Amino acid sequence: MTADTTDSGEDESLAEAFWGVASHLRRQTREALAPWDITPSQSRALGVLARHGEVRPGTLAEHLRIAPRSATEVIDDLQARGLVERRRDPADRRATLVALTDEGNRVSTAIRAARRAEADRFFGHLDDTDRAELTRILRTLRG
Amino acid sequence: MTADTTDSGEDESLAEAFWGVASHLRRQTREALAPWDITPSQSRALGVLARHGEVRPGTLAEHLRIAPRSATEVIDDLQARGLVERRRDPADRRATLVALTDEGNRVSTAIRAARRAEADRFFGHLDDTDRAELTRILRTLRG
DNA sequence: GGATATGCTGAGGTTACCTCAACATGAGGG
DNA sequence: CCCTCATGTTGAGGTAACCTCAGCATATCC
Repeated sequence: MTADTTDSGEDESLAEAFWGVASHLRRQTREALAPWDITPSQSRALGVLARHGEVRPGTLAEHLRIAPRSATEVIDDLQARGLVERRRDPADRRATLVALTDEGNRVSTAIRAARRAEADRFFGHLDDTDRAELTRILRTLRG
Repeated sequence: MTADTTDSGEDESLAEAFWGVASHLRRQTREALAPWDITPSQSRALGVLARHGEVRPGTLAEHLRIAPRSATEVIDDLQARGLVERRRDPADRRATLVALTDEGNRVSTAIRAARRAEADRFFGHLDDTDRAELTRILRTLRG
């Protein structure tokens, strides 16, 4: 019976093709993250912290494009896992600074590597020329 | 300060670029759907119904890749808006058939057109050659 | 030094999913 | 024919990741 028709469209427009690839990539990325049992949001937060060092919850929220209150939650989760810690901001006693713990640093590095490996594998199906083309076209699309 | 750094990565790998474009496209699509105040899931369901005619909730769930129970919910919502109706399946009295109402048909057609227009606009920033290239590359990526 | 803005978080809501179990019906075997 | 087992849908209730709004502490500015 009809088997594999997983519907994302039929006329195979560019948009459909794009989303097809997107969902492939998303699935693979999710699987690559599985060993750490970490949500995409958490992993993005770790990335921000790895790149920016200690930041305030509000700043983190901006980077993640979520409400400040929601950042608090992500931080709570990461803190519960011992991956980040909260410090007082010496410059403003209302504020808090969030920073990676040593463990957080290790995990964040490992995740980054895994993610990159996964992406390389994914886009590795293309030859160098096509990768360059794709990069260029995507850049154009983003305006 | 720091303004616009909305973080999706820094080293601009292909994956980052890809997701950048994806989020652009998603936002535009969402906006295109706004006039109908319909969720992406609901719009996908309408699409399936437009394409397949009447289907059972379970079948719809497969197409949408969600649990059967969740399809029930989507159907409930669409039914509440008068866009679909439930009929008894004459072939199996356990089952139900879901079909678009006239209004559902109108809306579904309108949405399809709007979505396509939006996508055309989005990918219209590319010339014909690039669109063909992109199509080919995406097809390769999906394997 | 008092009004007003800012930073974080508690309380509680929403959305879009999920699982599990109940219930009705269908289908095959003895 | 009856009994067991599979199937289709849905009620009940749960969860994850968001949200808004209000409250409190602190900062800033007139």
